[in-house]
Amino acid sequence: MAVLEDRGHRSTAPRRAIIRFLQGKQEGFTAEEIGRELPDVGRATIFRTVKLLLKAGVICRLNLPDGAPKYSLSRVEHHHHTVCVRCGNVGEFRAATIERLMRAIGGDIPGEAVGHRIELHIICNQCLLEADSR
Amino acid sequence: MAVLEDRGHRSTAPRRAIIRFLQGKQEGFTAEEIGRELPDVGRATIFRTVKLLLKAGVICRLNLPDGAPKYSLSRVEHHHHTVCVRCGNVGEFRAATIERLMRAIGGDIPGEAVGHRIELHIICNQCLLEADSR
DNA sequence: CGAGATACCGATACTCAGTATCAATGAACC
DNA sequence: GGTTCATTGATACTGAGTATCGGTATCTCG
Ligand SMILES: [Zn+2]
Ligand SMILES: [Zn+2]
Ligand SMILES: [Zn+2]
Ligand SMILES: [Zn+2]
Repeated sequence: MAVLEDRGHRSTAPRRAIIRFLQGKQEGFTAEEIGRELPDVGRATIFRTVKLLLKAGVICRLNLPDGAPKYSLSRVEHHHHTVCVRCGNVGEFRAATIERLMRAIGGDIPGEAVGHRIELHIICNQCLLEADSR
Repeated sequence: MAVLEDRGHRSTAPRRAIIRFLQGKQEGFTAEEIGRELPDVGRATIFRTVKLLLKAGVICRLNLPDGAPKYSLSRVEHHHHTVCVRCGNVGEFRAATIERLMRAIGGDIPGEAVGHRIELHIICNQCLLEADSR
C-alpha cells in the first residue's frame, strides 16, 4: 500500500496510521470516526490525507442524503454502492449490465457522457433481522 | 401549485415567493441562490421551505461531489439526473430499462432493495461548444 | 552520514451550510 | 373580530471542511 509514495508524496507517521486504520475497516467510515480512533493525528491532517487518498483512488466518498459523507476502501476498480437506509452501512457491487446500459444512455443524451454514480438503497439483512425479532 | 396547502401547511408570503421563484428556474439552484434573489426572506425560512418541498416531492436535492447541494424542480415522477462536470448544470432523464435493471440487481443483492439514485456525469453541449471555440 | 530544501505537521482561527431557539406575527377557523 | 398555533426572522449555534503559519520531519544529494 505505497500509494502515496508512488504518487510523489512523503511517507509520514500520521499518513501511515490513517492508512493502517482504514485497511482494517470493512464498513464505511466518516472523517470524524478516524479522528476518534487516532486522537494523536490533527484534524486538518485527517482531512488532508483523506483527500489525497480520494485522489489516489484508494477510498471513495459517498454523499448520503443526510449526515456526514462516508468513506470506504475501494476494493475494486469501478464499482457502485449499496447503502442501508436504516443503519447507513455501505457495500460495493459491480454489474457489467449497468455499465453497458449507462454507456447506451449516455449516447442518447445531449452532451458527452463522462461518468456516472449509482447508489442502491437497501435495508440490509441485519436490519431486516432486527425488525423481525421485534 | 398548492402542494403545501394540500399537505396541511399554511400558505404564507415567503413560501409563495420561494415557490414562484423556483417555478421560473429551468436549471438547478442552490439554497444560497434563493436567498440572493429573495433577500426579504430569512435564511432559516429558505431552508425550512426547501425541506418541506423536498418532502412533498416538488423538488429534489442533488449532492454533488463538491460544493453546496443543488435543488431542481422535479418535473416527472421517478427520474434521474445528468450533471455537467464543467458548469454544474442539472438535467433530468428517465429510462425504463434502468428501472428494470435496478430491480433485477436489487434481487441479486443481500438485503431488500428499497430504491436507488443515479447520476449521469456529462459535459453539456454548451460547455462542449465553449471548449471548441477556444 | 550531515545539511539544506521543502513537504508536512498540529493548533488555531476561519468559512460555509444547515439547525435550534425564541419572541413576535399572521394564517386559518370559528 | 378573536383565538390558536404554525410560521417567521434575528440570532446564536453546530459540524464539516479549509486557510494560515511557525515548527518539524522526510528526502535528496553530496
Ligand atoms: Zn466504493
Ligand atoms: Zn458504473
Ligand atoms: Zn430531479
Ligand atoms: Zn455545462
